[in-house]
Amino acid sequence: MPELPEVETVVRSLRPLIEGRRILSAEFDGSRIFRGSAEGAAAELAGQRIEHVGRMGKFIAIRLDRGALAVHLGMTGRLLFDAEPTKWTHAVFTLDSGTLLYDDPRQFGRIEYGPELPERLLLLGPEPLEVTPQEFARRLKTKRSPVKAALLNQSVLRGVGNIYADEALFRAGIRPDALASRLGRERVLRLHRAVQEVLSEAIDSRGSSVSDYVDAEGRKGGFQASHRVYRRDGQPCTVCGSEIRRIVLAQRGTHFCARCQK
DNA sequence: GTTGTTACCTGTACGC
DNA sequence: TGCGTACAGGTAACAA
Repeated sequence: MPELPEVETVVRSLRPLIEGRRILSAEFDGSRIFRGSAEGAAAELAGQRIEHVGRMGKFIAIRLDRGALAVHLGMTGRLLFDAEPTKWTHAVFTLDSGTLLYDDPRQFGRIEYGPELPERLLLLGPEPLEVTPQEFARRLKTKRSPVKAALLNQSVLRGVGNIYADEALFRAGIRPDALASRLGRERVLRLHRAVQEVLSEAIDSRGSSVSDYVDAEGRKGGFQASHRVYRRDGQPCTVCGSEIRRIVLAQRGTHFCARCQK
């Protein structure tokens, strides 16, 4: 499931392959992946040059010379360069050199096209790797929800998903069901540091391949081997040896060590 | 205004 | 072997 480190890895692998290329044609199937008029978008996309490939939280932001594409990989979305189409290929961008495919079995992903990036992307919270401890603390202070729900809330912080929320809370020694607004200053600072650490390490490992995530060239990530709590329920805690527990919080499987996390 | 819940999706794992 | 069922979870829409 692509979160910030996985999307960042896709963007980094995509950038040298497609930046500067021109879109010759774009085709979309009739699935729910594409928002808006696929035919209109395909007509407008033809002939445009790809100026820049960037990331906003979990969104891939592709700036063109006369418009912008926003791609969200959802749970199982893949942007693949020069790959063979599958029965789950929902979009094909033929470039002047190479082909870009969008594959997505579960169809939780989205592709949007417009003259600018969608406005709601601009309303997302700050980038976790750039947010200051003060701003992070201010945002958590206003949330009367469990801290894990606050971390998953993209208007609080953009890019953290289920894996890295669990891993960051473990590193910070904070229970996922602790109330965000009640966290003391020291704990908030620890969490801020933990979020940045775990995301940076995951980017260095090219993301986590838990189910089927791969980058634009089909390569898996390696950070799943470094998970300390995520999907390790029943196994011993790497720090204290007690059993990692699993609960459901914010409708998500949530993994933590009851002894290390208070 | 804020928080919580549900629908959308299908491949995979598991039990019988 | 084959079938049914639970589970995975990001976002949007809706309910409380």
